[in-house]
Amino acid sequence: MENNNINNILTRGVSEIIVEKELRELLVTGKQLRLKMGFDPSRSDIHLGHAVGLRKLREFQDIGHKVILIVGDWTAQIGDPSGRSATRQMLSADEVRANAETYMTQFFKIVDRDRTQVVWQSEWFGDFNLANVFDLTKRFTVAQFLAREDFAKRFREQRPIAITELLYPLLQAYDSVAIESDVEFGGSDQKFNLLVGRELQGNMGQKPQQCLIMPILVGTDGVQKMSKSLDNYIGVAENPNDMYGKVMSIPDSLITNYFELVTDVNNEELQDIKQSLEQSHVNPMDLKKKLAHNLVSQFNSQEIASLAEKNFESTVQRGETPQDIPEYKVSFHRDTQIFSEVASNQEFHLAIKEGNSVSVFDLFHNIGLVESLSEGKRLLSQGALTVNGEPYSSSLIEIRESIILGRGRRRFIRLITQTMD
RNA sequence: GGACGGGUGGGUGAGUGGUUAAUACCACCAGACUGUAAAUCUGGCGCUCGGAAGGGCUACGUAGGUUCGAAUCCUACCCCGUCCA
Repeated sequence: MENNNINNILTRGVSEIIVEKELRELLVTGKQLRLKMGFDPSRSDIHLGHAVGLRKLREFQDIGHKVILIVGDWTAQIGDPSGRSATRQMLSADEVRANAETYMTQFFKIVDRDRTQVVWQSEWFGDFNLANVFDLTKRFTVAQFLAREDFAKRFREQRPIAITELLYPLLQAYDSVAIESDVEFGGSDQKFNLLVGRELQGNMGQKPQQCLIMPILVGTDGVQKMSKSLDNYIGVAENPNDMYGKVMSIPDSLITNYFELVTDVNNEELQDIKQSLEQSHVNPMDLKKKLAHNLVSQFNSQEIASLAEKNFESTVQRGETPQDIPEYKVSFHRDTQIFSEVASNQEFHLAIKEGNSVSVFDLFHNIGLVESLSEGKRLLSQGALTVNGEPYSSSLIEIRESIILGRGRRRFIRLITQTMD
């Protein structure tokens, strides 16, 4: 039974283990392993792509091991070159702290806080000097680093590689030494970094860590890896309705994959899902609803998941106007004939045109449903602007009472009128 | 330090004096269809004035200049890449 469990932990949602034999041996010694996990406080939101790894950490915690969470306050300043290059601006200490806070709140939705120790990179890099840097850099060669796909590709394509970027894997590797990591977790795009850690540890007289490499979760676009900058992500702290909706928008081809990597459905069930999809025994939409429900309840609760499902059925499947629309309070001054926002800090004034009407474009623009007057005009001519659910086509609108303004199918604002003086 | 090539709209990438608000593709925003899937079709995609026709303004690394007119020519500067040292 115990063995079975370990087998499952080491296979499901795992793409490669280096070195599997050694890791298995470690696991049967009964020693509490130190599981390394690091994050850059340059980003603070955790999405399902990260969840794949965090869930794996949790599984290890559940059999008694301990997570060492490293706040990468130094590496954040370089930026992980994995993937693509980017100009990286320095973050202030306050921003770093705030990001770390947010991150951890989300992190502990998945990982067990009681079996986690949080450390900051500055604890060891804080008083690093040039001699330490030399000591680190002399252990590796340029050729080793150019072997890495990211670098090799950029080098081949004659695109820039900053020297600090070469330092990134080294710093991450040194983290392993600093915390005496037993196992490091990462997506397959992290393989190189994990291996450098392994090598450095061996080099500096420690037992090299084991590397547990997981597949990369594909984003909602169905093509690229899930990432915030590609805007194809599903955040674990997202509004439940949005989360549910985003899950529903993933391509059918990803359904099994998501069930496997980010839910607890057991292996038999997983097989069933796979089969019924292949044999078209089921409408993929129904499976996706199940998936969406599962995910929303994982990060919220059953009840909230059911509400999100109801919301989805009503607003998307039946096209009804949603209930929880952002509200915008306006007051109508009869004497001066202007509208102005009173609830928030923003204030706007709309000129009264003919009768008691104001320009639809001005109105939509001021409440933020369209980005410019030009865009408003375009959308209006395409029938995308709605008032109380009906397409609107006039360029003037008279507001007597509270109404719901819509832009497209998903963006609404409730205008609440308050009559003053 | 030298030689050469390059910097265009969110991305890739055309364009070498007016017909260029700037080809094409991707992304994106809407509409149709629909299962917020895939595929497909349609419209749109700088700001602004106008009901529209049409007009104005801003934009092709930065700053100047030549010209009736510049993304396109000239000068300086900044940035990037390759090669030589």
